[in-house]
Amino acid sequence: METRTGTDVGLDLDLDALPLRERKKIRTARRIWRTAVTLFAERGFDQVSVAEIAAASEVSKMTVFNYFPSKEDLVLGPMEHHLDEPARVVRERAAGTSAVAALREQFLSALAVFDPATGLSDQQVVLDVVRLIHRTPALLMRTTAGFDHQAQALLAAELLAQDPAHDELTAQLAAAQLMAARLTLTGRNQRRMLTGERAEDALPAALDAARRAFALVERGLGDYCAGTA
Amino acid sequence: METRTGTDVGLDLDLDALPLRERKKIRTARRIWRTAVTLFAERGFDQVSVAEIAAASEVSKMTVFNYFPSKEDLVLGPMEHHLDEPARVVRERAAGTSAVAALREQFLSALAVFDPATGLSDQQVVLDVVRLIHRTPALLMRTTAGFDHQAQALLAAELLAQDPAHDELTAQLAAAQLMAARLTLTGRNQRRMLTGERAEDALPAALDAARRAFALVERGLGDYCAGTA
DNA sequence: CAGGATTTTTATACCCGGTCAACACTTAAT
DNA sequence: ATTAAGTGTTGACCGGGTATAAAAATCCTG
Repeated sequence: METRTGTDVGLDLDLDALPLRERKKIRTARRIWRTAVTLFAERGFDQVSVAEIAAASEVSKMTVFNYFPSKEDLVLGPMEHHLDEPARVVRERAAGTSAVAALREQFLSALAVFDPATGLSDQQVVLDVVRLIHRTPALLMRTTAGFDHQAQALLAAELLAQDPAHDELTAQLAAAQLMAARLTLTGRNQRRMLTGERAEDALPAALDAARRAFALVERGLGDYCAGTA
Repeated sequence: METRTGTDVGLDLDLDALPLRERKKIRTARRIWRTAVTLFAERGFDQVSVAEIAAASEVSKMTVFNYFPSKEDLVLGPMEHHLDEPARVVRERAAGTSAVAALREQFLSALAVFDPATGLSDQQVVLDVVRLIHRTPALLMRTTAGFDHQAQALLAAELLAQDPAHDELTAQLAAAQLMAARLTLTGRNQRRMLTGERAEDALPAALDAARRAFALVERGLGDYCAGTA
């Protein structure tokens, strides 16, 4: 998931102190992205052609593909900057802190500030993008698989590098479980936001869920579901 | 992952006791599938066009799409039959058995018989398909995301149905972690098979890895990676 | 400010996956 | 034999994506 700001197309720095040529590029990129997201939100991802976006952006089709490698990147592009976040959190954690604790604390902090990457954001643009993703199978697939999976690979590499025992299997499993927990949590938060609930109202439950999730990863499933049911 | 037999195109039953017309359909389906996989294995997924497959199969392009909804399904189609396996295993487990134990035992059994779904199979056709999937990002993504994720959803639903406490979060998390473990294991096995190792030789290590993986899910990560490294 | 060098944009044509609609063929039943 | 149904075929078409080369905008230098 990891849906981020959504307003940053390549750059958050809109400094006008640039070679004048860069400014135009940034502006057109933003214009294209904005028209695309608007059109998508109005009529759905598959119901809007790239040619249409190009026309509405007063730009040729080629230019669109010049800025965004594919149609999907018009929606998902901005998110891909945060791929290495989990790995970075683990790398930069305080000494003596476990991997689980580091990621838990980071996630809880992110929740507290309604970071879109947690799914707990009711900003209009973010909501539009999230709704779009959940409504479009191709996008949903690419966020979970292509994206979350890459992050998992990075995390596994980081864990392996730090694991004194150099146990690859454990590193991969740990990464998989931690990312799975994150993904589950963000997914739940996003779905909740899509129902129209305000982020602040959902915060307590989200915090609780996050704590429980990481606790589960930490202590395991045990004999879950072994009841004589 | 969950790569299955690979030889079953829609039907494993090649009974000739069918309405004579069905036989032709099955035969052409198999022919198309076989030519496709062969061509893919020779030159790569993206380097073979559907038109080419159609020509080589002595069939029109439309006919190919008639049998297989998309080009990707030419490779992945046969696997989609086993989506509900994890959910079924949990549903049909012996009373008093935990979800983890049920899935662990099933996986270990599947390993012992070199079930392709475990990744531990060195059958030629299976290897071809697996190699193809790992070499083609689009295919890899769809197997992990589209496929494994659906299985996870089914498993979560099953767990929720059986969880006396009706705790949705726990069910989702448990499903996510169990599927993540499975996916990690099958991925490792597949990669190992791709190196040319014989399945029988890799069996002991695979069994050990599986036991450790499920044990980790059962007992949690604890303070993993908390060493003062 | 002129003008060439560089970069960006555009137009065009094309490939491929996938869909649609009309037609032709085979086959089974009447 | 005729019809009706189901398939396969054909050909046109759409949309995403790429390649190429021309045109336009920008930048740098004199």
